[in-house]
Amino acid sequence: MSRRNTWQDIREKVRRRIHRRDWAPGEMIPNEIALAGEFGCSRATMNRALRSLASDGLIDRRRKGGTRVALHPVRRAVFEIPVLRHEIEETGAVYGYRLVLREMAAPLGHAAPGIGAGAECLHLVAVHSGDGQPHAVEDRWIDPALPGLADAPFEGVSANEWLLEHVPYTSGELTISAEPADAGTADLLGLPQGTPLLCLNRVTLDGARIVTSVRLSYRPGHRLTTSL
Amino acid sequence: MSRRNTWQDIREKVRRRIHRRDWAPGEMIPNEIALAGEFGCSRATMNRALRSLASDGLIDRRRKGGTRVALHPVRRAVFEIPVLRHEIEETGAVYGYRLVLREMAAPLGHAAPGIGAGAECLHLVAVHSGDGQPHAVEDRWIDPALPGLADAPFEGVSANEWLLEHVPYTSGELTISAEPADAGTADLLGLPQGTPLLCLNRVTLDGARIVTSVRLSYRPGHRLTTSL
DNA sequence: CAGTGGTCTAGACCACAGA
DNA sequence: CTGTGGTCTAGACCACTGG
Repeated sequence: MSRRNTWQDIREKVRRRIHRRDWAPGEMIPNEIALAGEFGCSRATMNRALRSLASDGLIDRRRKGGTRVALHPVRRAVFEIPVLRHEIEETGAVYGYRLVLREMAAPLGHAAPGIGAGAECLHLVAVHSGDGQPHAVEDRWIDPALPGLADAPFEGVSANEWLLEHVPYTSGELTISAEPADAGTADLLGLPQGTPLLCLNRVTLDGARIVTSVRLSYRPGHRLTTSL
Repeated sequence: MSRRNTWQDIREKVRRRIHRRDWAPGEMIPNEIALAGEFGCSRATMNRALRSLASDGLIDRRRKGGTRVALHPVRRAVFEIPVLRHEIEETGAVYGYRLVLREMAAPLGHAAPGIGAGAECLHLVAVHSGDGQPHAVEDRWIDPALPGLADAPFEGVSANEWLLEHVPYTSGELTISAEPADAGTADLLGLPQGTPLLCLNRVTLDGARIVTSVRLSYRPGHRLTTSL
């Protein structure tokens, strides 16, 4: 024997039961203590196994309400969003970064930094490239009140990387969509206007304050992949 | 006081230290026992907090090698991919499903079910709609050897839901991309050909065998969103 | 080999929400 | 009120891997 029951073993046993329909969808399954006894492990181990299944969306758990097999298993997909430079360098290409625009302006969209709608923000547009081929266009708005912003050398270093290093982590939102390339983006990527682009929009908050908002438009053919 | 130190509290304290650069990127941080003492919690709690940070990609952990602040924090984004019917019904709209095509044919793409490249598969095309408005086009290939497939009433029930209920646990791969609407899809969605669409491609495996491969093309404006 | 993280156990208290 | 899951603790053993 390699070891006693690990929580992964227990989890797979439970998973098999669910897929074998020993417990039907929507049906309540025994509580942790009972299952722990049945599987011959401690309640802590049972708990860990069940929490893992719950985070996979396979079961629903509620205090006092017990644990039920999920009626509608929600698939959760985890994507890794690497820093662009690393994403490019991993393909073996030489990374390039070119700042195209740096200005102070009032953001057009609503999901932009600053307090008032009319407040001016730092606006950056840059191109990330691999082996000279444009890979993605970064269109970013930054709260001008950010401390240390004046020292930021956005010419040579991606704003993304500078912010990652200097802005404390808070919360944010990430949105993925397909958009037609606008005139500026199309030009920077060397594409016809209207070309379908995968766009990744990230809003970063520090508390309730929007610190930065960025839209990455990837060149055609770019994909996000994950295993299920 | 509400309670003692929870692992979430501990995790946030550690997170703050990292962002405050008390520990620089790449630097090793004290081991679990030392930290547990410092934060006044048990090693188990410390472990849970650190494991959580590791799964967020903020730190790297290795047995014997210790724990280090990640050089390149990888952002992980978790998206929930609900069943289309629920996605639509949650907006308050009336869900509609219409099967457009059902045939046996040899898949064109390589990521398709069956063994040989030339094997014939069940090919389905369907439209999911909300309040009569097309929401997404489902283009699916299914391994014809799937048990019970003959009984599947794909006319009224989405293949997605039938498969979820009848195909045992599977692994797979999910890819997101932006594609121009092809002629058929554009027609079904009532759009001009070439319109940028968010496409979600899922290949489902049972062991090493491809069971089904599906491409969902969402109507323009559809977004995937997650909090960070 | 030895230090570090990974996990298990047994017992305990707590928070939440269903009855 | 009461049952269920969520979590904490203290102690232990184990697995991996760097030195």
